[in-house]
Amino acid sequence: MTAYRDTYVGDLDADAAGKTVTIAGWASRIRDQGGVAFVDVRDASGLVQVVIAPDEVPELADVARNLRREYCVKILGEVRARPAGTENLDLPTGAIEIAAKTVEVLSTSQPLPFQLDDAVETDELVRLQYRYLDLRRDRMAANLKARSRVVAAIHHNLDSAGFMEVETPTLIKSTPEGARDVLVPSRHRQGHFYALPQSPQLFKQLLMVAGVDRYYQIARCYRDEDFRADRQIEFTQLDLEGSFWGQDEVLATIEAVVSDAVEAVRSAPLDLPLARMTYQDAMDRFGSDKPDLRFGMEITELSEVFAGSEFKAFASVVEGGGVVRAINIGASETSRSHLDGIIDRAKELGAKGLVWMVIEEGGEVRSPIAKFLEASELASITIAMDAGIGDVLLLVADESREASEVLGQLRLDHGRPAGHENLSFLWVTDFPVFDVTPDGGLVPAHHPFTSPRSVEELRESPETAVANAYDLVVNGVELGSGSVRIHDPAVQQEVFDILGIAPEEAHQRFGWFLEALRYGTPPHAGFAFGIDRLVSVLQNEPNIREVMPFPKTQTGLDPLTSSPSLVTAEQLAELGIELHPEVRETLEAHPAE
RNA sequence: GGGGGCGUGGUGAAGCCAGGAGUUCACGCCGGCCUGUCAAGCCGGAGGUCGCGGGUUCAAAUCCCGUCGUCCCCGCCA
Repeated sequence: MTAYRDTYVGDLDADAAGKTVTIAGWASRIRDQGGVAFVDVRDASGLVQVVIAPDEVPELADVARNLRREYCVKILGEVRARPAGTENLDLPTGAIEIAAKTVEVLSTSQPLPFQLDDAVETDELVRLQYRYLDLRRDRMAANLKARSRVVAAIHHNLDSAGFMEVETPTLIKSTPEGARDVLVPSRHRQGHFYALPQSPQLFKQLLMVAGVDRYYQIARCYRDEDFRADRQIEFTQLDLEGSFWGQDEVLATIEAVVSDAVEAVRSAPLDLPLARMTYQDAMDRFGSDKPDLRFGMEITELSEVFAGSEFKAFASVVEGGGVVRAINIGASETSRSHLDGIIDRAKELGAKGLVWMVIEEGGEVRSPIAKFLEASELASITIAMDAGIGDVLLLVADESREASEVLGQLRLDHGRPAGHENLSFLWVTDFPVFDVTPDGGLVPAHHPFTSPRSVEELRESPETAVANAYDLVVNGVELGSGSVRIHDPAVQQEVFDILGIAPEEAHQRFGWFLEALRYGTPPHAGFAFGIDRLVSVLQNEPNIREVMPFPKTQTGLDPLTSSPSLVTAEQLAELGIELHPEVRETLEAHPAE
């Protein structure tokens, strides 16, 4: 095939016996028996055992002694069946071995900073510092491969379905809405800044105006918010939009794409169509707009039981328009300290308090508030909660939204399966236009180009108005969201107005976009989902860094290249930028950082 | 912005609560032995400013304060 090899080791099996091959790869492990020696050679396709036998090839006598792990080698030899009894069933190529005739070291390796096998976990900072070595490990190589397959499946599906891939700019206009922008200073226009896109949202809508009809892009996106296991400053989305479309077309398209992507990694497609649930239903039953449906533990309404009870703390909440709700987390630890820990967690989540109940042997209810409740009230609770002996119930009294969200999180704390062996996809539909803040204020739940189900509804009762917006969820992970867009400039203007964006302000920020809508904009709708999140779930990884080749740490550092870094005074001067004195002082105090 | 975990030879961990000589274990590394191993085995060896700074103490990896880094979570993420 090339001057370096004619065979990938992963292609070798019993049928290859007798062939003379040339392979190239890395010496993964060397087992020197004093005479005969075995070298596991790894290439991108797999691993094969090479035998170095001095009694057969005398000139190789010292070769094994001078080999070290991760030396890059080229080996010519004959494939042969392993002697009976020495086959390795754990290895795909374990039926055969390569008897080396020549061994050429293409490149030596220093001792590694960490081991590439899974014998010991390695600190992630060290892994990232030597990411090029980390990526040689089976786990990471498999993740890269899975990611490539997912992306290939997406391209194949959408290309076949008539979508056009269009690139949009990555140096764009900053808009203050949403996440913090990553800014890039302009040299030609000092004091002016580009932003890196949080998503290609407005450009893809312009493409609809442009008549592209069906657009998609595997797009890099940037959001300068704090890092999490599922969030990095830069990440990748499948971005997609179609003209003369509504929600049904978007969902069907995304379902087909995701199913193909899943099949590419998990070998089986999804059962379509995927389950759907309204936002209201998800919040009421699971206390989350991204419920994990792999387990039950649904939220139960107990307001009626407490409305007239002697436990005044709860009764008064109900009287004041609040609710009492609970989950049954099943048989679990019932020690006082553990239950107190749950109370602390509930407070961290914003609950005013939490009451636990334990169903004891014999059906007695142990709880700090048991003495305030009638036997009939306790019975109502255990029946409503379907509580059996040993079960632990967690009760929260609060405003409806707060109570549900706290219980939703506690539900995850106590019920969520580890990992992602099974996949439970779900559409959440009918999102509200606004989120209501604790003090009663309204903040847009989506970008302001999302079409409301009805403009009249939006105008008359904005707090309950429903948007044509939908999210895709898998195992409690929000993969992405989309909506039917506004295509009528008059509606767009009105929505800006209701969202509290003044006409002049809207014109200043989005005038160019409103102008575009005035030229025969087709009805359109779309979606975007995170490739990193999807692949991390499919690969059963705990965070998206494991499926990104070169991710950053929680403080935005790339330990491999040490970016971000200082730049020269000249570079700053060209941009008309000067560091703030406080920043300079800090830098002088810590010159190494 | 806040809460929590972690930081000990190249890697991973134990030691810390209850202060007493850089102690231990596994892997790796170097050398020797070994002709069918496959996480090879056996023998020997090297390798550490216990993240950094300060404090308490006769004495600090261990206790206290600060700081840096990292991971998880809350906030934030239209």
